[in-house]
Amino acid sequence: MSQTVDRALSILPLLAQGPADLGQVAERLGVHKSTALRLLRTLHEHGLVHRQQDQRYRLGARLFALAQEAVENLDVREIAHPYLAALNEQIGHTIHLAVYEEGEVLYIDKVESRYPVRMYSRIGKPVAITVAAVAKLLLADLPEPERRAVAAKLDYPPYTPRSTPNAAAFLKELATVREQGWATDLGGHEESINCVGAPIRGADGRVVAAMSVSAPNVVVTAEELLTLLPLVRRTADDISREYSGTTPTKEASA
Amino acid sequence: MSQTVDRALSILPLLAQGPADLGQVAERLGVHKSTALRLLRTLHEHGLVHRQQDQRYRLGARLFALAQEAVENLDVREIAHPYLAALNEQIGHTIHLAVYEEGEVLYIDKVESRYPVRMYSRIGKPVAITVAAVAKLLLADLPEPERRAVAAKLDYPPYTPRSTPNAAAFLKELATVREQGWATDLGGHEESINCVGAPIRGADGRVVAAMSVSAPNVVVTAEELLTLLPLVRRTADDISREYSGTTPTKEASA
DNA sequence: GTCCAGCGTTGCAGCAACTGCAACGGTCAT
DNA sequence: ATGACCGTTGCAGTTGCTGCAACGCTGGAC
Repeated sequence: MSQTVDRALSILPLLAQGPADLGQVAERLGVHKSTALRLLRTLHEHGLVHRQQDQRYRLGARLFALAQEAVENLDVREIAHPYLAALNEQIGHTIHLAVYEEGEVLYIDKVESRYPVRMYSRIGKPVAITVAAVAKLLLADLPEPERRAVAAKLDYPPYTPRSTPNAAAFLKELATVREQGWATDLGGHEESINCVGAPIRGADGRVVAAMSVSAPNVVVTAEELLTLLPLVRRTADDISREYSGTTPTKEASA
Repeated sequence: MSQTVDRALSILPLLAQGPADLGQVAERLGVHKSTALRLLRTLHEHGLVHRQQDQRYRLGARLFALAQEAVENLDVREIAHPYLAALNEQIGHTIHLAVYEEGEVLYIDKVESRYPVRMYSRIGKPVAITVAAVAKLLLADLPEPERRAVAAKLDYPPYTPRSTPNAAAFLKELATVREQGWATDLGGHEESINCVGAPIRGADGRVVAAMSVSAPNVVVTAEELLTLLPLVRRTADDISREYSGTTPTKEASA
């Protein structure tokens, strides 16, 4: 929409392919050298472009700083909440959002069920890490050594007969979860409660958070809950898209 | 130099601090709303800016992709990483790699005590330039006039009582560092954290990057950390050798 | 040592593109 | 239902961007 800015920004992906000198930039932009020079100078002043000793231009380090700062100020919870609320509006069950931090999995958001029966959980409270669907999702994406280290250090309390019994079983479960891209907890924490969950990913593809839908047996059976899985996964993907800043331009978003 | 582009680029650091709506952007830019809108639209078309559901703007995925590509073009990082990982394996502490660019010192790689972290963790963050060991190493090697200019322009925040107090002290410290070929930060940034660092040099002998090992007092004392210095220097020298020996660059374009 | 070629840089005249205004339509809260 | 607010649009004025042409510098050829 703005010609000048449009041209200037077109320089960035061009330089991303490798360093280029003024003439090359001008040619590939289809503008006069002096025009390219002025654009490059402006980019340079903002640190987005760096000039190396041989006078060629390449992408500048401030790009890192910007990306870094942006990520630090990104709040998954804030972005996810409207989606969670909408999903809750649609299906009615309790919805959780959790993150992994320093060997723990913590709930950071929760939208209560509309039904009278509620499960006990609290925002900020550590999750039952060996059984919860969100915990499986988050741990499944850890780098292999850390995943093993965490799994080895955990206790495996037998909340119910279906609870994860030990580290070996847990790691196997994590492999399955990583493979299929979703997770469940079918009565592993409390006999009568089932959950299905899906991961939320950042721009680099890493799992930054996980969400789950929980419902007691008396309201929906495990099979019925599983029919919600596509919806849950789609919601998680929507959140991922929003979180990572992927722009769905020109594409009909399903 | 180019007003339009200058304004457009000024939006980026503004949005890095957090999402903002059209009115806020226009106000902080000092332009009319319609002008800000056109700039934001252009940034949006290039994917640098993302519009979230509440219509506010934040930085977009393309920026992260560009930052990623830019960091991959820094071949020091690729060469150094295996060495950093190996050293981390051996001594366990956190290891940083940093470069100097345009008056700033930036971390471009980091190996955590426990596991390797990719781009979006801490990397890209500007270093506490007046106290960090890597910053001293990089600035110590600048040509004299530039070194003085940079030192004069810096702030000298008193993070701790041991922080570098002013430009004169800083320049003196840089002279020492240049002389001895290594640097430390003993509680100058955070009371309980010490670092030792060494320079990585290119074929021409100039410092192209710097690495450091950091550890909290509670784990190792400053004296113990200093016993690692020969190891750190040897690693840095190994990296320097490989970096200056290979020289695969400069021919990669077209 | 001289000349030529190539590149980055600068000042300027012309005008294309950007700016800001004012008015419109939508949403939300009162 | 009403009003306030925000994003959006079309337009006239003119700002500031564009491309030209000329200059200085560097490096290579002879």
